[in-house]
Amino acid sequence: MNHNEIERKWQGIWNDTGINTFDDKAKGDKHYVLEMLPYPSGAKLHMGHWYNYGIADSYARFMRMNGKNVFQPMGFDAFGLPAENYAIKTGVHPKDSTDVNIATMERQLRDMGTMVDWNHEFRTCAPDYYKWTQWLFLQLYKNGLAYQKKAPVNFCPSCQTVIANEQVVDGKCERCKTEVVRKEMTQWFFKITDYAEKLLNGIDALDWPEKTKTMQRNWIGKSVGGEVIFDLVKLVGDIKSITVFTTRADTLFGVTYVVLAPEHPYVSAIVTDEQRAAVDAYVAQAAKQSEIERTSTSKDKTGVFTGAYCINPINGEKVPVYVADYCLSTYGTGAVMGVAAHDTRDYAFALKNNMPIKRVICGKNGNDELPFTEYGVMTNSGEFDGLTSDKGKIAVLEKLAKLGHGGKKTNYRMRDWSVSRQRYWGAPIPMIYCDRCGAVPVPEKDLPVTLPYDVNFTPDGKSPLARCEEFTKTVCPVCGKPSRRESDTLDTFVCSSWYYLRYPDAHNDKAPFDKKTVNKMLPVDCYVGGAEHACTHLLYSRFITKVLHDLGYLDFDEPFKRLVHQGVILGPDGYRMSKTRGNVISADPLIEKYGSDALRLYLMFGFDYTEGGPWSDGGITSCAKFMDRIERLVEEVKNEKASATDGSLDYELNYCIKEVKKDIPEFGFNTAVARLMELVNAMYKYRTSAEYNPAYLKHVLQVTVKLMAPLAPHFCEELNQMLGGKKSVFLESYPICDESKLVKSSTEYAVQINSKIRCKVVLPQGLDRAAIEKAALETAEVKEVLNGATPVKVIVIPERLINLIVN
RNA sequence: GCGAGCGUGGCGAAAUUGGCAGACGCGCCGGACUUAGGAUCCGGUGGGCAACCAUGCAGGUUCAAGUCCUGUCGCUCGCACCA
Repeated sequence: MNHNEIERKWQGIWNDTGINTFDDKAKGDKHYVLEMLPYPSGAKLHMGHWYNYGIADSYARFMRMNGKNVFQPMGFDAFGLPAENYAIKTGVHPKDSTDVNIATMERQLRDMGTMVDWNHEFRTCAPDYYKWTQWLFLQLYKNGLAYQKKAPVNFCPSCQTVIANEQVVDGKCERCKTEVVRKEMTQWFFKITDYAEKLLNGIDALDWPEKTKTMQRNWIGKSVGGEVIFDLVKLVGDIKSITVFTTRADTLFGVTYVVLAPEHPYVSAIVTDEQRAAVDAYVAQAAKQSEIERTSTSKDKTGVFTGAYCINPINGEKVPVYVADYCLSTYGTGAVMGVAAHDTRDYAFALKNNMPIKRVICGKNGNDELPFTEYGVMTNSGEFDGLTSDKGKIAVLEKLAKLGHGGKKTNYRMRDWSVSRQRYWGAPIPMIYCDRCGAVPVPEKDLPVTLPYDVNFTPDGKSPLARCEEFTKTVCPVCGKPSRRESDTLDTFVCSSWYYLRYPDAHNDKAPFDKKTVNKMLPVDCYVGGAEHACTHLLYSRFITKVLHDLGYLDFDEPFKRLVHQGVILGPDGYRMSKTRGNVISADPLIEKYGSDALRLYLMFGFDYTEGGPWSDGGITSCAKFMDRIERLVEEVKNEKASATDGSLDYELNYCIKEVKKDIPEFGFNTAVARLMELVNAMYKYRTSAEYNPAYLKHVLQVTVKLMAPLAPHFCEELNQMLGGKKSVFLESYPICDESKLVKSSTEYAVQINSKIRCKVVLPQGLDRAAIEKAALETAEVKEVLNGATPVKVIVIPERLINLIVN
């Protein structure tokens, strides 16, 4: 069989007959299968794409044959930096290179033979898509969830743009690995922090990998504690007090100082004249430090006294106020209380600055090593002595609330999502700046704000659009006076935060989606993609879905019911495939040689889907061989008249059906293929047996081909036709296991003596424990191994094993 | 540092959730058919001559442990001054 030929043949037939066109009126419950949409990079599809799209497609085809009305769309995440950087290097406009890349990738995706319904395709860089991305921005703006502020942001000097917290990895830009610097800039933010609690609470009910759920929980970083207000001894203007956040109010009596972050707005105000020079120098030095230096835990705990003092509200003690960079301006109130005895950082800082260390918590078993950071019992804490940390921290906060000096408070580690990018190749932010009216949103009727084609996009830290007069010059929609457009573009994660809503109704030009349609088609039933998006795309999408739900657009508030992460296919050397390492395995030559079905089959068979692993050349040949073995059997019996009468293989066949049907929905493709191989091996054995009946083998093959169709779609279509199938195998329903064929008359038991296997005995199936024991003890085999001994205890596991305990 | 996960033949991996460890495949060995075989088909294949020994290592629970518990080593990933 020439695989390339039959693959083209069946793709043509599927295309001509429209078999993969989604029909929402078709029978069966809708089942929305989605893979993370590809970014059209210059290169062709790589092994990771095949692993993601090929195998998820087999899942989709399986669901279809099992009666679901499957919707599997595909599109392109087409805005973004790589295309723009490529343009800067080569002079090819991002739109042009993107168009070319999409054409190539789309052709390859079609060659893969997926059941994607291309009628719903879109690209996020097209005005008819980003019009609605801009619409989404306006909805957030109108509801107070998009706002502008001047704030320190992460700036990547290489990409020449701001990036979000989620896109900073180890202090470096996740894309280009350049060290990120902090920069004060006026930026647009989405108020994802407003949804911290909802995002956290929603996690529990999701059918997602636990690890990913944990990552999101940690990212949100909920921390329940309280605030404590320390009055300043000397008032400075209207600054009366410093508020700190703590999770350990039970240690409040142990406070020996208070710390402000170097960026805290009070620092320059409260500092005394004697200390000003030292403090200014310290603050200036802290500002110069990179994110990496700044957040290194092993770093010395440095800091400077401000000269100011404040009062501990719980005991009236006067404590000094320091400025130290181990206190982060971006978390809590940007100020902390220093409890040297019960916090490792405070302990180190106190030692360095010769400050008193006051123990106020006792360990339960006399542990008196400091710092003691565990929970214990309060001591040296006045009326609170004897309370456990648990109860004490609440009691202290309640007291503070009565005193008007604090109370309970919950903080989240997550920050707002910065969405402004000073780059060209993105969706323009639909805002207008007017000298009289301020920031004014573009009226929805004027959308899209079209990205101009002719722009000099060489990066210089400012948005390239700012240099484009024809773009920026406009009139204020409110007062009609000349005004200026926002020249930043949106983070591409905004484009991909809502795309799954667009597919069902992808060409709607009246709305981003039809409300009735999305509510019927979503949430996505099974979402397949890499684990690297745990705290970016997957979190943003949940946020946007919840916002649109709260605004009344959606009935559901979680986008992805079930999530599966594929593993990573490594090079044969066990390392990640990379050009520099020279270990890249390209899919194209393999497909030319073995066909796309063989590649798919190997990707299924050779790996645990969620684990991935190193590529092996031998693996794909074994799958090609397996396919040849089936084909030879089909050739041998194709002209017979199929007959189900013989029955020799009924057990093997039905066992295979049962296992494959169990494995595929769990993405257990490796074992599903193994079961099919066992069945084929059994057919070969049957073929050489005395009772070989080709007509019966044909019947078994007809079922097998259906069973395997989702895994090797073109190949099985062809075989199905050879075996007399008149219509596409995907219009057939999936084989059903006949449980009655799995009943065997007897079971082979392993017989253990003192837990060691000594012999095997065959007994009738379905006996109860007592009968099994009795029957086993009467067999010659057991009598022999017992050698006259009498068991003092007998353990029987029905249909498995018998353990005889003798002294 | 904290958290999670993983560690099984020469290799990729299975193991009905505490019940015959190594399914299935690669590789290797042997046989058949062949002028030939890197095609195909059939058989064998954890180690050890054996009793037995084997799931990173050391203990424990159990009639029974790859699976549960404790400790330990190694690898991977995530978080990392979050008060």
